[in-house]
Amino acid sequence: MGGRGIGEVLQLLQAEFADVTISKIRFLEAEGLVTPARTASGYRKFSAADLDRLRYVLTAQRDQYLPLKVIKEHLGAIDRGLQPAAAGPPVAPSSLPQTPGQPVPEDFGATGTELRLTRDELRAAAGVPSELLDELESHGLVVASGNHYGGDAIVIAQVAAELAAYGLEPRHLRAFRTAADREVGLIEQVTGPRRTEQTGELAALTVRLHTALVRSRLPRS
Amino acid sequence: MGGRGIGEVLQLLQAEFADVTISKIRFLEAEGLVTPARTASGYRKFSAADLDRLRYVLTAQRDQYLPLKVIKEHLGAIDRGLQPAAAGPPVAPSSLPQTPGQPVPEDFGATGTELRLTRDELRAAAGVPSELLDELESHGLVVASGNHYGGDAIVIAQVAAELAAYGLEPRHLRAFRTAADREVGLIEQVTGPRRTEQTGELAALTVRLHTALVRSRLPRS
DNA sequence: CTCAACCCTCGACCAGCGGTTGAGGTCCGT
DNA sequence: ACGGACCTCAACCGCTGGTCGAGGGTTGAG
Repeated sequence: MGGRGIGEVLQLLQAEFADVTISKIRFLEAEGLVTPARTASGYRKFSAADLDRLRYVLTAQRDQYLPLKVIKEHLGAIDRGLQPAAAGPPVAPSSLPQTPGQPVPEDFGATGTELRLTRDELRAAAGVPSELLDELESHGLVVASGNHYGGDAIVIAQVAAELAAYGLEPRHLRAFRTAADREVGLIEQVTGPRRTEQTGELAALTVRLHTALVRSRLPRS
Repeated sequence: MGGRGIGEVLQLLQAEFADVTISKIRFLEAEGLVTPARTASGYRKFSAADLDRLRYVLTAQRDQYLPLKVIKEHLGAIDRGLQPAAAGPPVAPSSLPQTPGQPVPEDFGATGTELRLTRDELRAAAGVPSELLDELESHGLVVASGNHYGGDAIVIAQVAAELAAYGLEPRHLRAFRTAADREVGLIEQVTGPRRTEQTGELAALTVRLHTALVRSRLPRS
């Protein structure tokens, strides 16, 4: 109930972030990125929320190379109820609503305003040729609902383009679609077909599982 | 069509990037981010493509806080055939940066010293009961090589424990194992069975694809 | 030919970021 | 009352991303 000591926190985080240390956690507090409670005698006590904050910081650092100064601003924005408004890649004059700067890789929370892109906007935002989009659609990797696409389609298209450079074309990626469908199906089995509080949490967990599994099966150096 | 001298380049870029200097441009060359041609007497001559490259670098630095090392990798990726806008007509200076996609979300680089845990260490680190570990092993989600486990097993076990709280038990998770295996199989088809430079890059991409696909298929709020 | 403006290299130096280390001391469970 | 976990504070450190200056060629206008 009372929160965790710094040693325990270290254990928890080290599974996910190899280079975290006690001194780093203390440093992050000194920089104002977390503010754990203290016991009467001065020991830090980390709540679950503090842990989430730490995970946020470590993830942003590792995956987005953001400087602490910027991460701190994002956290501040979150605290104030805003969304981080990550300055994504500069958008061309054909300005769209906003490219989703992916605040946090594993944030599956409901985004208040879901992006709705026309096909042209999607193409421009992802910077991919129209044919690639066609192929992706024909294999069910990108789907339009009505005549617009969600923000995830940008990421999908961009990644597909990068994979194409390795010789992996959309048709090779069908299995990913299947796997994702099954995964979502499993989640819906638990939470029901409507989006609930749990949906995002579960998705974050299963994606984390997936990532760890892939990593664990990769050939070792 | 001789290209521009460094002073001229400076003028052009300073309109857009306040803090660019001659020495910075030279520094970027020294770091291998641009490779301008040289005149017989050694003067640098920047082509339009070199200018685009510089703009790309400066934009990525300013707007996405990317370290030069990462920017260099992105440029390398573009050079290796991914050039939706890179080789196209240099439109607006800011149109370039959107192509390479977001930074790699997960680090799949080879870790110098791979963790080797005994079963007890794993259990302790993940904080899960032994039975869960048994089940995970029997379904192939966690595998020992020899008599030790890798660091990813910690994450796998922890996530499995959290999922169990939602009623998802190891046997429900077999599909994840299969999906991960297939994913790694695909990667190895490209890179061969040994770990190479590309292995990690590719894994990061496929995991990113997977994540985006799941997200895109989750029920909307 | 000469002069100013421009450009070159190379090595030394530097500031800030993101921590690490260690000394010296307190707190807590057994 | 002991060992291990925790505390603070100041000094130190390695890396990144440059800057600066000395010493010296190149170019082009006059």
